[in-house]
Amino acid sequence: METGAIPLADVDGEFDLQATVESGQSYLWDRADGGMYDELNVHGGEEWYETVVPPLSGVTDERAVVRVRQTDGLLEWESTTDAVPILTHLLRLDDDLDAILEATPDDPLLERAYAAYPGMRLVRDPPFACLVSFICSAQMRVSRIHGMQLALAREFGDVVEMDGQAYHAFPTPEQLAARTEAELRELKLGYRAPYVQRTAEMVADGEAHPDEALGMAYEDARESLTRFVGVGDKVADCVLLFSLGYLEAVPLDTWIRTAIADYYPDCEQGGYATTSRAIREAFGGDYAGYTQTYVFHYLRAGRE
DNA sequence: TATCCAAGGTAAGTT
DNA sequence: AACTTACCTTGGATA
Repeated sequence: METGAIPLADVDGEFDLQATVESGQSYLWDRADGGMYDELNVHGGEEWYETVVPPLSGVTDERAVVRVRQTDGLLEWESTTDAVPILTHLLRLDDDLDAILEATPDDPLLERAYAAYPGMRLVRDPPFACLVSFICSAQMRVSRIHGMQLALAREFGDVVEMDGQAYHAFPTPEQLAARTEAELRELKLGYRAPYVQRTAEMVADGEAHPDEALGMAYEDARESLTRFVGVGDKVADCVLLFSLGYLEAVPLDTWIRTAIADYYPDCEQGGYATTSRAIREAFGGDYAGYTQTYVFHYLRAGRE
């Protein structure tokens, strides 16, 4: 096991581990004390969070176990390999958060949302796991989406050991494609079960891969992702924003649609694409996805 | 304790 | 292209 610490003084802008990992963007981390989504802002990120990272091109050649916690000014980590490039990638420590805030429009709601969780960053989840996570997110509560991903890893993923402890990797496309719809329904995926199975099959067979969207113009990339079963415009936007680095993507979920109705009625157009373009401008254009995630977390976790 | 309802939507069928 | 409807499951609200 390797250990280390990233001084947060080296990061451009603030960082809040708990807000980043428990804000409903990533469902691939688990809190070691089992208290995910409880008592937000009580532990402040000091608990250990852990995940198993698949090989990521340009980041890590092999699968790695990563544990991390935030303690005054440091991001402490334990891993099977050097976790600095991995954490920098997954938690977007390379973003200049101050510059992003600077580029955000002056607007009462947006200022309240950004002020509520200073240091919250977007994530860069591994693409396939992100795709599955958000297929599972349809009409689901945040805590249950998380539970589904843990169950998929526990039942169908490889066991990886570090320091005598067993961790469960998220299943590969092949591992999920090999399961039946009934097996996935046993994990309480409900009507999402065939979506996950068929999408995994598409990736395993080489018919399509979420990475293929990379490099495409934003709206073409969104359209491309909707080829997967169970993926409409909203889920496609989530994958673009939380995995593929399209920071202009604004997933139109129930909370954002409510915010549009309450605060930006002029942005309420007919279809998804038109409304999306309008709210993207109101949320700051190139970094609109950052704003979306702050507003989502502020409205949902604040319950008002 | 029983019932009801909505949860980070999508696919398939109509008009 | 816009509008309906069905869809699994369950934690929390309401009676």
